[in-house]
Amino acid sequence: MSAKNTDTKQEILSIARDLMKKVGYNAFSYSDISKQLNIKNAAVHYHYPTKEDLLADIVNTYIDDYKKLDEGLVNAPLKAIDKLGVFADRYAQLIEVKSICIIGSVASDFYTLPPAVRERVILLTKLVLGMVANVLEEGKVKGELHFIEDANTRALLIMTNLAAGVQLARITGKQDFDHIRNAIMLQLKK
Amino acid sequence: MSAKNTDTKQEILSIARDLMKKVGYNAFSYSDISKQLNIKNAAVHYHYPTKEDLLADIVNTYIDDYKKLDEGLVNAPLKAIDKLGVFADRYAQLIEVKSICIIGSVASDFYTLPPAVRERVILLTKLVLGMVANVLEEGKVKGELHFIEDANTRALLIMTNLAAGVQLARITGKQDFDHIRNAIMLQLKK
DNA sequence: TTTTATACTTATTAGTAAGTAAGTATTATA
DNA sequence: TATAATACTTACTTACTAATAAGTATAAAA
Repeated sequence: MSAKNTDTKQEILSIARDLMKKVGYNAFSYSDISKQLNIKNAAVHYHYPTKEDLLADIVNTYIDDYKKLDEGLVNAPLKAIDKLGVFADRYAQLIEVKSICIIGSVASDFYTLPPAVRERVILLTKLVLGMVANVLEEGKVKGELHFIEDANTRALLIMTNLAAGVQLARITGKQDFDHIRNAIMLQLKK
Repeated sequence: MSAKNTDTKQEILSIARDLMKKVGYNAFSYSDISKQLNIKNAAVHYHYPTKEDLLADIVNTYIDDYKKLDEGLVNAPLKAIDKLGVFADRYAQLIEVKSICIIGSVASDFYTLPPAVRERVILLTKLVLGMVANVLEEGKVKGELHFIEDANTRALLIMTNLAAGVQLARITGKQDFDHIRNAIMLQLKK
């Protein structure tokens, strides 16, 4: 059983994930990470030879995170509206730490990203949209949620409300996000 | 009457506006601009001493643009739904040129922007939200549009749908934006 | 106990960023 | 016609970027 020290790599990843959501791919550097960890620049390159390697790992961890969230929600003893509440809460929490969602972050920088990473971003985005659509469809079938569009379209509407909602909150304040969140929930109940 | 040559300055501004929407503030440089115009780097600095000066002018031109659009829409002999159509079309056109809206662009980079510019961004954003809210309110009063939320909240929902819609279109394709656009319009008519 | 892998540091490189100082050609003005 | 403003270019500086090569300390494996 190897006692390999993966702490530093995990911390690099964690800091990089935060920076991605706070300032975006083109606005952070390896030295931003190394300074926070009191290590040298080259130590970051030891764990992630190139910035593309780091970005790929960041996106992959979000794919893992959302797969876990998806599984968690499928099995959770919650009504559809509350599952959406869990999802919306994740966005609300982003605002507290001055962040936007990862999909909004990579979308803004999309054409400056390495093509290999773009493919993973597409996968991540479809995963999240699919997850929301599944919850919506489930809620509609059970008569818990009410909307006229098909579930995929409604998922697009909700995703864009939340993603741009946290972006807008940076500019006009958190209460605008709260209004958006409340409106989404109210529409689905009526 | 001075025949001052302002062509270069206008072209710099135009290219910079495009770059802002295509790659964002932190992903373009003065050399990206100077190369497109076949001038030297320092010539760009002649017209805009610092990148902050350039950014401020970019944001200010968008404020002007939206003020003009607002005035145009107020006086236009159009139904509220068609005024919103004009607004939504502007977003659809962004996708054709691989761009996102300026508000989404600056929101992503918000905490890396000079504070003075942030204030202008706040103004720009409130201007656009107010414009949409006015059209919505007018349509509601005239019985042309139907929605339960107050006009400001509905404006937030529509703005976020469109802003994140063009971002999402980069990742999953334009048809997702079209679905969003159609859904927004359908909701307001029913 | 020697060897090897791990996890770094030190030191450096090549490239690019924003920004500036000084010079030049052209045009407008006095 | 001399002067001054405009719109640049040339040449440069400072700072930062990602990335790499070579060295070092530590710990695990043979």
